[in-house]
Amino acid sequence: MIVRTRFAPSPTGRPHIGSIWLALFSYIWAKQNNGQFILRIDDTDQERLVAESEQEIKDVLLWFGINYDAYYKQSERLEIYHKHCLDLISSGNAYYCFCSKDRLDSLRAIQQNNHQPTKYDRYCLALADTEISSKLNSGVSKVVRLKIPDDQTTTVMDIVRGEIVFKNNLLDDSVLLKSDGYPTYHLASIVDDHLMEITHVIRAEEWLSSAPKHIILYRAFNWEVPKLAHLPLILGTDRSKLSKRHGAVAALDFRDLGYLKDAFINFLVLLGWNPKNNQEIFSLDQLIKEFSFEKMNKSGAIFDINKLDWFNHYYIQRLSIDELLQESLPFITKAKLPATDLEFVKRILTVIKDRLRKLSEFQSLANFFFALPDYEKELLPWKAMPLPRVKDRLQIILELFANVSEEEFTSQNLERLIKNLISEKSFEVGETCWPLRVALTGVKNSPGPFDVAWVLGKPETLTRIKIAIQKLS
RNA sequence: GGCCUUGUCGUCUAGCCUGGUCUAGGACAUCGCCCCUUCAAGGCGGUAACACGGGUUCGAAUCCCGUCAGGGCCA
Repeated sequence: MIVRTRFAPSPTGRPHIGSIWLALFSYIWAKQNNGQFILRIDDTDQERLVAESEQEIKDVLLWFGINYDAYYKQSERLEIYHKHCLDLISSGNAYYCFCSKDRLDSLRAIQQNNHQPTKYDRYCLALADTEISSKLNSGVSKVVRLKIPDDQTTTVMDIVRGEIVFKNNLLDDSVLLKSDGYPTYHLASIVDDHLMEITHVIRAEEWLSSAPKHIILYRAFNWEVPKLAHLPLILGTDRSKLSKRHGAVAALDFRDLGYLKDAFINFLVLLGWNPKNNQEIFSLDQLIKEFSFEKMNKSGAIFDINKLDWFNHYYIQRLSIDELLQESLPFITKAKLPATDLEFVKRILTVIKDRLRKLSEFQSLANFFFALPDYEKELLPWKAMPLPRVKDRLQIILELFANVSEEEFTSQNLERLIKNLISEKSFEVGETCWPLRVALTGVKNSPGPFDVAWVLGKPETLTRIKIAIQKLS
């Protein structure tokens, strides 16, 4: 039997980290078994529908390079759910319920007061057939409820958690079909998972408590129960389920912040899965080879952006300059920097690469290459160095650099030149290098002066030194 | 409140099944030092955890019981 997994997000907002994290494992498991991965849009909650949501779900998958073998949308399958719901009613596993919201509310209030479990009291289960058909004909608002069997217990077999036993008398007769004609998650996902031949349902732990109802549904239909894997939740720093109030949780935000997809995937997967050795760096392909549910953790992991940054820095360092350029281009465009000369940009990337943690940092790390900031002349001296001496040093360097040909204007050459100068004249290193660096960058922190000079090229380097000298005059 | 579930450094985790090799290993973060013209990067080193209480055992992070704490779902 071919393994089929599905990613079944509800398009109720921007797809977030926890959701895509689940998708990753579903995909990995399917691919490990040469199986199929299905995208299903679970859009049966019409009230919470967000229009752009579906496209963004696809965009995240696209970013990750995850292809899906089939695509479904639940709102286009309403008839299927209705038909199966009717089947359930005729087999006695489900029933119509016409109870008003008021009655349900007061029922709940009474139960709560008596410290009883709050669940539907099956009032409508006792309705006579004639009564049911007359209510049906009269068009009063109705739902369909699952009839939980009176068995003692229902056992959920979970791949990562083992056997979990639930007492049936504590289970509520959940609504299967809502009054607006849309199915609930319980009905729609069970019908679809069966019809789509899903072999492994990989979903979040929050569904664990409704798992027994799902098993009861499969049995009511006389269908085989797929393998269930309830994965732990991704947590915010306060250990509660990650949500919008924890800040940036939309998966695509991380793309836009300049995280590499490989770094992001690597980081994400290690939240909850671990190879049980010290290896931390994994490509998607390696993950597909090495993943196993036995190595899945049962407890929720806190999303720690520090570690993500570290992974991203690691992956950036391993990119060639050409690859880095390709990845950086969107961010350079967004920063509105006049980066028309790609060779120039590549030089910049060469010298700032090791301090790049996120691609979006290009802007703050590199803007002085494009335009010299207007800095105060007080920034030029090294420590308590007198201004005339600063000017003197820059003058000497200017003459020295002016004599270097354009093709010899490299970082190494310039460094050698300055180091020679320093030892010949017994200058202090700081008093020579710092003013040069400030003259070229105009900022407090930057790459070294020789790297910057090489990036800038001879004419611009000389120009900037002259500007500094002018400031000191 | 009921049901379910989880519990090793601040964080991600290894070890737990198959007790001793654990004075609990790795990584991120943090701190210190080195390098050094700045900031990074890099190198080296440090601080830091078995939730608690019983029990079983010669011996428990590992097995059993209880407690506590966190989380999820329903309300």
